[in-house]
Amino acid sequence: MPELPEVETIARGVDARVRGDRVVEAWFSGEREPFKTPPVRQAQGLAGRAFLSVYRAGKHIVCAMGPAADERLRDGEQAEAQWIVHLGMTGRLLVTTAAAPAEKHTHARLTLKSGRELRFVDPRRFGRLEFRELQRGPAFGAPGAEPLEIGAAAFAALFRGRRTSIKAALLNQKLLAGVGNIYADESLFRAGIRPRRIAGRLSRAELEQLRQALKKVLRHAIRLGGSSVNDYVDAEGERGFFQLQHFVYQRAGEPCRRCATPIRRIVIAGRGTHYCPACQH
DNA sequence: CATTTCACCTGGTGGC
DNA sequence: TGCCACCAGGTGAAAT
Repeated sequence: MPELPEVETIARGVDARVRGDRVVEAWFSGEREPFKTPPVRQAQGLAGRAFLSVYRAGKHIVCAMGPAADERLRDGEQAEAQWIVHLGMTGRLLVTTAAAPAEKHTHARLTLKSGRELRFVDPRRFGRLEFRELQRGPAFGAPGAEPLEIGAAAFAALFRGRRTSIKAALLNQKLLAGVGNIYADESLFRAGIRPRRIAGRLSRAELEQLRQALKKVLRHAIRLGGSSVNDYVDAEGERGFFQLQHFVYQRAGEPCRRCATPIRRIVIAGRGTHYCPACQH
């Protein structure tokens, strides 16, 4: 479900609601998935800790957790641990009241001192939950570059010599972190590049067009609260509006918004891929 | 190493 | 209404 704009929206919403709050108790379902760290260790590690901040890294949501003992939080407190949430395709991270009935497929419930609850719900269980103690190991870092921060030269270097399609390369999280199927298709349309083009054969000018298009699309989508294609909602349960701005994604057969040519759907890297045969070359 | 394919899951949709 | 095939925004392991 969620790509960079949706994850960013959720992370901001959760941050606004839980920053400075403290975990009273953490409950995890007994299911084998979606735990990257055994649920017992997550529950023990989280108990008593305060949220220093919540932010996005690639498609991951990182909760920076403070010490468990101190009652008072100081500004600029160093994180001692991280709770890392990946939403997979159908994951949702919700802030509710403790009394709100838990919906089906709730895998984690963090009851907070304020009386709120932070819940992780994921029907397909493609999401992952991980807990890291920073004294015992490295902090989490997304593998690829942030598309909103990368410069022209570094962006071009990512694709140099690649023999795979530009669409597949955009989806590769080790290159760029946070781009998924929707925003790969939408940015390729806006850059006028066909998704099957070989990444390593794009000109420097085309790559720069793509970088700019990607930034524009991602920023615009963040402003609109992400794309609600199926069931995506933010931390408050609100839908996003960027789906109304899609030029190609899930518009197969419909007329291109620029030239009225029917949008085509093909499969690349096993993913539905949408483009305009007239506008993209 | 780079690239491709497939399995992992549940739920919604559209055809019959 | 019911049944079934098919599709879905992601990833990582296995195969090539």
